[in-house]
Amino acid sequence: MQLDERKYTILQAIIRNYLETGEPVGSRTISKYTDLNLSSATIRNEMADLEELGYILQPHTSAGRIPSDKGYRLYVDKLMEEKEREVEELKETLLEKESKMDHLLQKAAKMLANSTEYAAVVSAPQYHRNKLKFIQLSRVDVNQILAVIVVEGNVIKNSMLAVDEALNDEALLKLNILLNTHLNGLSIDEINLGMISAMKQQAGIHSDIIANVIDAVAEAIRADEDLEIYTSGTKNFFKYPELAGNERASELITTFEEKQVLSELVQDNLADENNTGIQVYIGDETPVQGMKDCSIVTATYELDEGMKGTIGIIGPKRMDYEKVVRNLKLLKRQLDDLYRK
Amino acid sequence: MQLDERKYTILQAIIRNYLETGEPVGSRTISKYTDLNLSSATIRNEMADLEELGYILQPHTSAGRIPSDKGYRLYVDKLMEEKEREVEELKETLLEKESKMDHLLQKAAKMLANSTEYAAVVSAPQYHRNKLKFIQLSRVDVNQILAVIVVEGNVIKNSMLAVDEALNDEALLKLNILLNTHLNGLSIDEINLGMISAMKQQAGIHSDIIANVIDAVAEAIRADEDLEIYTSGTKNFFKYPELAGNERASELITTFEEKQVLSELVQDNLADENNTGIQVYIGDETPVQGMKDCSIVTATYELDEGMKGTIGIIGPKRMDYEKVVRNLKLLKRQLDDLYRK
DNA sequence: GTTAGCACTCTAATTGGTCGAGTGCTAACA
DNA sequence: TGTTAGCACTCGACCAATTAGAGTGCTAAC
Repeated sequence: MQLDERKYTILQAIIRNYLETGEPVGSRTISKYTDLNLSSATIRNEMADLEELGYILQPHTSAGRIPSDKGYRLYVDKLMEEKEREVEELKETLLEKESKMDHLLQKAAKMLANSTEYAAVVSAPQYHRNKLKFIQLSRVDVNQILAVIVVEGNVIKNSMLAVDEALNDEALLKLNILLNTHLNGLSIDEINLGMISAMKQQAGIHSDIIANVIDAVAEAIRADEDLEIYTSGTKNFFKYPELAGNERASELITTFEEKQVLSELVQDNLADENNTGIQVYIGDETPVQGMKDCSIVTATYELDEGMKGTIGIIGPKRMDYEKVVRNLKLLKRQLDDLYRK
Repeated sequence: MQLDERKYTILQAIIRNYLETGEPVGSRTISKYTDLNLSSATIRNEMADLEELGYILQPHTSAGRIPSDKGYRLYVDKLMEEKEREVEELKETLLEKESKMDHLLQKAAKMLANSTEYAAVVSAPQYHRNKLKFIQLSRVDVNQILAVIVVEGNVIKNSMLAVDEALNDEALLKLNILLNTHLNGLSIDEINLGMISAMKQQAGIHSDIIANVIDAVAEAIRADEDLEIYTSGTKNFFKYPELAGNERASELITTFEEKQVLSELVQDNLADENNTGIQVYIGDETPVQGMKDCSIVTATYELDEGMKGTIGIIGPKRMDYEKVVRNLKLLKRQLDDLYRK
């Protein structure tokens, strides 16, 4: 059996209706809803076919039909129309570069959650090809030295080092020169043990400090290991009865609280190289455990060359995909533009 | 009417029982539960008195009694016994100083939530009497300067400054000396406009840089304005039917997500100077909006001289206060000791 | 191919009845 | 005077039966 034009129309009508109401849709509703001018009986026949093909389901014998995951998938891929209507959502702009990145991203998540009425997640951009840009040791105290390490992309890492030995300004200057001449411009792969021991030798009695600094450098470069993730709109889960049950809600909220679980999403999203911009996961397709009853829509933004992050929405499978995609695209554009003016 | 010894005993028995079961307690239960050897009829008379005095409530005519806020308060103040039994909770220790403070505190919150089975909140320590310790400007790039500002307590703030003018090493060194000689050791109140303009004058053509650095300094010193708060165990709200209702849970979770609302708690806790260590808020007493149906127990910890933070537990009014207090004290001690060995 | 009609199914909501826990009150007892 | 036994009463929880309504599948007719 094939999907003809009419079946498409009917499936679309069923899904549209279900997205709005959240109730199973009956044949009579569709008979009136569409302009096909077909009786409910005919629709019933078509519905039986659509069910056989796996696009819709019947929760119980005497109920209407609801879309299956396969049905949603078809809808998202083929049937969904992106209305180019004037958007009223997200009209409040991310006013300006917030002084702190974390504030900016937290605010972005909040906006997304507010305008879509689903839960939102935003990941901080991940830096790739991290190279060392600059190292500076300064004396803060008699026995404390501050190491400042700047990595490509202007990620800054500070580290306090305790020193036992007396260390005069001259020695400190020498160490600074030593470190910068050897390490600047190098990536983590390029800093090898030979280089380190050479530096230690040149540093003489201060080789301990070199070792400590190297540790701090290593940590700074692999700083992206703990990916920062911001969430907002947890309460929106409660707006959709299919997610608001106690066990279900508890599971969702735990997943959302343990933000690191969401990093799967980010990985998945960033891995997809020929990414058209928007990714949709429906039900079981989700890479995140414990969100099998949800749909997730994500997009990638790029703050600066190579600094890519993910924004996403998590909601019920019957989410308003058009609205969500629209909002994600809008926010993505705002973030993309932010540092590129 | 006064509370005599017997009424105390009965009230205590009622509350104990209610804490365990969460069900209204009837007179017959108490008659058997206590070793007073009184019939249920006598208990009923006493209960009527206790109700008249406002210590217990009757949810409906033919149900047992539950403690009122006033009853809980009496219990916490007078009737609760701190058992010095061997504690099995919190036995897993905060292994070591985590490299990052935020990890440490997040972990502390998680431990607290896990061992108590309530929701936990931990605030980062607030620094008081912040004085400037050290400033360092370094050239990172042709047109970028990095300002590193170290404040008493070794809080470090980085700020990237764009510079238009050519700035040679010598000029940079002079600026560094200028800044450090003027500002080191000063608190925010001591840095006045006269001092700033004097420095600007001495900086000559580089006065813009001074202005930028001053801004960064100001921001670093009042960094405690956005108080960092860590939470864990949101899902525990679902374990207690009286909090798990959809509207109630939604409200609680929103409050918990908007962490800043919880700062009221921290303020309240730190403000109390002659704080014996533990503070208990029951029901309406809470300083946090939207948690009127909960009880909150907080404690203050002190990582280092003057670096005070708050740890707390939020749960149903019928929480196990003894266990909560025990766990808070334990964690408090662990945090107190952490940097004091 | 489409439609009207009908019997059938299943859920949700309503109703009525029973059970049991718990109370308040009274009268009797020590 | 304090304590207790007894009893009538209240109220929620639970269960079963009933009803109403929505929706289906199938058949026969157009």
